Amino acid sequence: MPELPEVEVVKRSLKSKIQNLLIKRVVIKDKNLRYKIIKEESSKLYGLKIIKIERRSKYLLFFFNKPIVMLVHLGMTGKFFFVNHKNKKFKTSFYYNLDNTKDDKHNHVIIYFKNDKKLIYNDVRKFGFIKFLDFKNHRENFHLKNLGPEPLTEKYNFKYFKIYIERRSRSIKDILMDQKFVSGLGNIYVNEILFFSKINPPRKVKTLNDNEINKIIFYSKKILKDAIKFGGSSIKDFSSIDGKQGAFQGNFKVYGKKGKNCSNSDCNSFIKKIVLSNRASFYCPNCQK
DNA sequence: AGGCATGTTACAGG
DNA sequence: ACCTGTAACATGCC
Repeated sequence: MPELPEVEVVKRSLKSKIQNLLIKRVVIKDKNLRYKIIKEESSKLYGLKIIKIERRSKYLLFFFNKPIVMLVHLGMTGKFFFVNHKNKKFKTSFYYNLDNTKDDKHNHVIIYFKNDKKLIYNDVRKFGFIKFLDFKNHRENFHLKNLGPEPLTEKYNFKYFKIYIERRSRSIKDILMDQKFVSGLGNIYVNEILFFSKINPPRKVKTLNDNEINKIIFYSKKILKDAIKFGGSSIKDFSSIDGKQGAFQGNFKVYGKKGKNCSNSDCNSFIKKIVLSNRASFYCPNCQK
C-alpha cells in the first residue's frame, strides 16, 4: 500500500489520535518482521509520551519525552489500527476494512496507552519493521542516511535532476524508483507520473530533454499532492463500503490498466504492461515516447 | 498450480 | 569506491 502519500496520510491520522498519549506497555506478538524486534528495547517505551511523529520518505519516526526514536517502515502491507477504550476500532490509515477479523492474526505489535486505548501494528507480508534508535544519531541510521531529497521540497528541482542523471545509464523509471535519487516514490506513482509526463518508462535518462525533465518534476509533485488530498490510494480493498478509505486509486490512468483504453481523449491506443527491473510498468505506447 | 503483489537491500559483477 | 541488475524476504489472492 504505502508510498509517500499513504505514509503521509497515516502520519496525519496517527498524530490526531496518539500524540501526547502515555504508553503503559508494549506487547510483541511476532517479533519476526523484517528485522527482529528486541523486547528489551521496546520496553524502554513504558511510561513515555509520544510527543511528535514525522515522515521521512516512506518511513515514520516517533519521538518521545526521552531520547529514543521509533523508526517504522510499513513495507508492502504494514498498517496501524487504533482501538479506543470502548473497543471500537478506528483505522489510522484508511486502506483496509477492519471488520475483516482474519486480519487479526497479522497483528504483530500492540502499544497500550494509559487510558486503555491501543495502537496495533498489523502486517500481512511482514516486509515492514519497527526499530528503536538513539535520538542522538538517529539521522545517521543507514535507512535514513542515504535517502535522496523529498519530492515535495524545493531540493527536488531541475538543477538537481540534471546533474544527477548526467553520468547515469539507467531508465527513467528505474531512477525515479531509486530512493537515493528522490525518496518516497514507488511503483504506482512512478507509472502515473510518467504517463502524465508522456515519457516511455524504459527511456534512458540521458535522452531526456529539459522540457521533459521539467514535466517529470512538475507531475511528481502534482500527483503526490493530489493523492494526499484524496487520502492516498487503496488498491486491495475495492469492495469495502466504508467511504473512508483512500480514493486516489480512482484517478489512476495507467497503473493496473493493462488492455484498457488510454484515457487521453484523442488517443485510440490501449495501455500496455511490461516488466522493468522486476516491476510491472504500465504505459500508453502512443502517448508516451 | 503458478504468477503476481504498493518495498528494501544483500550481493555479485563491472 | 561507485554503478547496475538480480534475487530474496512472507503471505495471500486470482
